[in-house]
Amino acid sequence: MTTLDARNGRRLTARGEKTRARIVAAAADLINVQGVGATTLDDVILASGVSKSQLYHHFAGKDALVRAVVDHVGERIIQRERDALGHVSTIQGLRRWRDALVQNNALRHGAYGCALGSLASEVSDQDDAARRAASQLFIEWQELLAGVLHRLQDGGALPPEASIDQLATGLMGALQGGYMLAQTARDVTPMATSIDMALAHIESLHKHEVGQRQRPAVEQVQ
Amino acid sequence: MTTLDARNGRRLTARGEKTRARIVAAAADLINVQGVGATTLDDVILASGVSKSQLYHHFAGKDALVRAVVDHVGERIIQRERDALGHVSTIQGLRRWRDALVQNNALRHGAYGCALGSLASEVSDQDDAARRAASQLFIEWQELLAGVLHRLQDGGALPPEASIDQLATGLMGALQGGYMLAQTARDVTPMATSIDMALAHIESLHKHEVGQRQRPAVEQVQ
DNA sequence: ATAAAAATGGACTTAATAGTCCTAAATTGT
DNA sequence: ACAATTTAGGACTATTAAGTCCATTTTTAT
Repeated sequence: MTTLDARNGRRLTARGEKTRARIVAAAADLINVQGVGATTLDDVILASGVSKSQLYHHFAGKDALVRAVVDHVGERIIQRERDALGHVSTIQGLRRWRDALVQNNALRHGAYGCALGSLASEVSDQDDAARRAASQLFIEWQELLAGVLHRLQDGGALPPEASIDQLATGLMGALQGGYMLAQTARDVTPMATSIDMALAHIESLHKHEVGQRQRPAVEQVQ
Repeated sequence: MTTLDARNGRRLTARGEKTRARIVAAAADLINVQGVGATTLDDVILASGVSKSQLYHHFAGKDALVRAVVDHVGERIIQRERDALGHVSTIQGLRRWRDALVQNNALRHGAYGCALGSLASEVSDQDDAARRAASQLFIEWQELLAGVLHRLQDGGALPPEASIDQLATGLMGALQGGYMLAQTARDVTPMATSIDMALAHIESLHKHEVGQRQRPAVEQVQ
């Protein structure tokens, strides 16, 4: 049984797909730890236990492999976040989500940062296709956050006039900035603090809304 | 007249220092645009108009040069931010600071991100000395932000119990995360939105403190 | 079962990049 | 002014990494 490879229209057997996946997974791990620039194809070959011609059979070159790694890392994160956020509809749930991310990052003392963020930062000014893919993945991720915020709004925990998309962008920014500061400091604290500020802001929109709305929201000049 | 080179205790004449500075400046520019991994020493030689032996005379190797670039980039940013933030003591002043950063980043459509942030992200898991230097620079930068927040507090724009350091960390996180998202999206919007959320939070601490909850803290930007 | 197609292994080639070395020129302090 | 020292120039080497090629094995579809 063969299945069509989405990427280049070639047919791949189950075995071929498995090999391809093994290459991408190994490359993703190496790149997460070492970065794109410091990861050689020989590293990937060694780590995946695959030969060079196999690698070049599945990928046109290093760039193509890196693009596949972006997709792979993105899929993993989106799946993880869908599981973690898909049914969250309370501030408490959002705080538990934060706790899980912080705790997980604490295990490595902040090292490697966000798998998608670090990769995006390194690749964005080098490879436009990879940059676009990463950008799209951030959008998907942010949509999951926006979903939570919408449910908060529906449950009355956020005022109807709150701009969900902007809050989601702000939360993602705090998350990514926090990851980066934690990576540089080798200490999760700034990540925790950064997310907490975003969550405190989101929470505060509720607290000051309850009961008293004497005046409509005033537009602030940007 | 000779002056002691701080780095390795060797004496450098004025001419030597100029050459060294020229190398670092050229390397910093290239690295900002291309990243560390994609910048070769031949690139640096070409851009600085200096010979290879000069480069190796001043720096032990690529790692040493990168470390010098981290210092250089950091000094530039700290100086810029000291000028921009040193006397800011109002929310309006903080907003003007935000406007300048956003506008400046808009000129390149977000490309290259934060000169220090991108560098730190790429280097942090490879070179511990460079990581520490970058980490220290972020601390200095954050202290400038904390200085502003302290002045806000002294002026009554922030409540006495506000945790200045945490607010400064959150603001820095929002700034860095915003830079990164803007770099990936090639669009400043997420950077503006991210910082605005942090500023809205800081601002909201005041409004709800003085007893007059006239308007909900809704940020209306982008 | 078997021919055609796909997948694999790994040696080989080429290009690039980091780093070395030696000669020449310029600068400095006395 | 001049000897000592520093700075500059650039060819050369070694290494590393990307990418190619082809013979062999495995899988697939009939």
